[in-house]
Amino acid sequence: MQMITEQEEISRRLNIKGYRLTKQRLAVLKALQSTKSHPDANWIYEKVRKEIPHISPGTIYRTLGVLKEAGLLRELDYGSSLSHYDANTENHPHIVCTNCGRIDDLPLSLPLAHHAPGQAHKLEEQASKATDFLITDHRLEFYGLCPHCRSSSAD
Amino acid sequence: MQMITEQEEISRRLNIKGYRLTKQRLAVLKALQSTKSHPDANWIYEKVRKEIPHISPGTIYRTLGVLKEAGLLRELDYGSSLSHYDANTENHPHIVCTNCGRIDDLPLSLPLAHHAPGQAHKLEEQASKATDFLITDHRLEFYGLCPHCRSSSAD
DNA sequence: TATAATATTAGTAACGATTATCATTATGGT
DNA sequence: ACCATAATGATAATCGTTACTAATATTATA
Repeated sequence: MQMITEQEEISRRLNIKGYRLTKQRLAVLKALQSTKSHPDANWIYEKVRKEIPHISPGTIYRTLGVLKEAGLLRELDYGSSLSHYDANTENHPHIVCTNCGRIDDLPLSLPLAHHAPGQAHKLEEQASKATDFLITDHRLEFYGLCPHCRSSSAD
Repeated sequence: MQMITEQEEISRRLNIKGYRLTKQRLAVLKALQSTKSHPDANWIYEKVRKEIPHISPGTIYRTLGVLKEAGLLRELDYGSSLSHYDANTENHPHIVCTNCGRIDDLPLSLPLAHHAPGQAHKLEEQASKATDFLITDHRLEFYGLCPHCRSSSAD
């Protein structure tokens, strides 16, 4: 029975993608694992800086990208960072094309009735029971390839 | 029986917040209403520019903010525009504090079982039936005030 | 309808998060 | 230890968005 350390496992995951394990990458991952707060890049930068004072913000961003590709973390702001606008002010789910940025409404079928416009309040009420936050809004988005990008990415 | 035009209704909604109806604001709203594509600010800028050539990007952004406050449109990128990172790579819902930016996991109770980690695939499968997109991921987020901001905003 | 008070605009500069560049340094395989 | 290659740090560039300001438009009031 063969034991591998956590660090070896991280190294393995990086190697699969052709990346190397460096002390900067390990420090960034540890910093992220040390909190449940889902921090942003700057928080991680400040945290890691205590250990590696000369690390640069660029390295943080590069590292977060690498760790993401290796499946070691998840980024909570997908796709383009621009805001998009909708003249329909009722809360309803969207589907976002990760290739071309197109955003459609999700036509609602039965299994998603929870998320139908008008039911928004009900869903938030349910979520309220699970947290001490005062919930005022929510957002459900699906990501994938739109019909166009789906066929043209078949190359 | 008293009829009011759509434009009067828009004006009324703006006035409630102390805003005036200008041709720029009307043009931005019309541009947004003319499409189902949930465009970004630049798309709207290019569209409105055909009608009001000297309009500036700043006006677009200011106007979108005003229309949002008046409840005439919805912005699809809430809170800070920075990315946040999570060492838990399994898809799970979050609650975001709109005041301080804190992000917590949503502790799952029964009514939200659809969204429990491990069930992600099932939810995406259901959504797939309602669209021609090839769905690969999704995201459910709740917004509100965290316990701390909730009590300190009681002033 | 003039006038005054205030809101809005266009144009431009500033900002801030993120990316790109590139010379130097670190890493892993031989 | 040596070599090929990947990664880093420092800095400059990018780009969406905001802030600033003088000029203009709108609304309320006389």
